[in-house]
Amino acid sequence: MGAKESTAKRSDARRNEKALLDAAAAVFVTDGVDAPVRRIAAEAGVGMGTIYRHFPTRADLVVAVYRHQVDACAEAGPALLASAESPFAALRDWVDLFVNFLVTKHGLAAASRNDPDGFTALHGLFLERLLPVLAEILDAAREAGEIRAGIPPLHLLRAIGDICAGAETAGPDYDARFAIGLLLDGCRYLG
Amino acid sequence: MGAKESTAKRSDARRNEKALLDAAAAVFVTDGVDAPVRRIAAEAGVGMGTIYRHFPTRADLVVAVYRHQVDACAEAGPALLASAESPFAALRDWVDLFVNFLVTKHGLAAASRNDPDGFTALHGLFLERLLPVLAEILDAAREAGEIRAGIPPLHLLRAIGDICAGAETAGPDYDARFAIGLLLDGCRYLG
DNA sequence: TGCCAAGCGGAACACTGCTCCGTATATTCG
DNA sequence: CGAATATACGGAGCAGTGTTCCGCTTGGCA
Repeated sequence: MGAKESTAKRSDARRNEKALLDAAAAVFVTDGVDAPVRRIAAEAGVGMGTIYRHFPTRADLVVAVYRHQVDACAEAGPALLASAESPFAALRDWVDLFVNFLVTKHGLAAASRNDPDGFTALHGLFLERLLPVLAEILDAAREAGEIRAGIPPLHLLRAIGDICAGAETAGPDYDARFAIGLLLDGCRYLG
Repeated sequence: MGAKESTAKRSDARRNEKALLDAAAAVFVTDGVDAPVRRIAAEAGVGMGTIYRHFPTRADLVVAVYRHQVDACAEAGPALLASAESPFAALRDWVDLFVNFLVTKHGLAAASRNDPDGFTALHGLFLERLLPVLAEILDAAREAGEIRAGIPPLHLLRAIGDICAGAETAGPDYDARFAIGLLLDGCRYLG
């Protein structure tokens, strides 16, 4: 799958897709990922039809825009595990990376909850790319005896995402990282 | 403040307000707190103008509908603290109460982040009524040496709310209570 | 009974997401 | 090189939101 001869797209189609990605990235920065579709289309200089043809759902567009950043986060996992002092330190570092990614993209985390499509596409991306990485780090930390057993990676990942999503509309005296630190400490609690 | 002689509302106004509250409560159960305004107005048998006159923002309506339940949760705090085996057990029970409240009202937690108004009114209600209660329980647990010092009640309350909000759109194999349990265990971690 | 302010209803506006189809054009084939 | 055709484009149009505004109704009172 993914050959290049079967999908010979027209040149203008390729160009528009690129324009759309650039425009979306720019608009997302200023208006958040919930920016009106018309605005993105206008920014890219294309019509409504074009945006929906290339990205049937908003989540598809969001995924396309941020995919390489998510990939980078995923790939940083094993590296962190190798370089950090301990698996738990790697866990902390990696979570920090993830949190930084989430909070710098306005509404990214929240978008995966509001849109029913976001569940499929955006959340699917997180699950597919990030979940195995987190699972690996958690396993290492558990084997090292730094955290207790029986912590499902899915639950930790979701909780982190949810807290970041909520933090976006919180006041300045609220720091999502504190609650997330609490979550990680909870993994260390042995009862 | 809150006298009865200065606000001599007309009888139909009082009747409509009650109808609106009943209708909203019913619609919230089936359609969630994000139900269209028109639907609530129709259910109550009133016009659009009426609903906005009585409840300028959706959050005002939500607050009015759930206020007594929030009050009940707040009042349960001291009782739990007195009856539970230990302050931390009371904390667990009380959080359970709060979580049950949140997850049974579809979209209640999430509503506080989508609406800018929700921040003011609904979140304000939580902060005003629930935060002192949580603070009291946390203090007791800290004094009993069950949790560590320096845990801001606001952060814990928000994190719990955020996790519940996110859980509403999660699959069946995700349990918000697990992550919240992790959070509470994090409070117990002494380093 | 008659007055009038408080209250009501819903049309109207502005803004969304999304679809649909006539038009334009990149590509290919003779 | 020019025509044929599938591919892609644009934006008008539809449906569904929240919110406002103002002419009409009605409860309460003298």
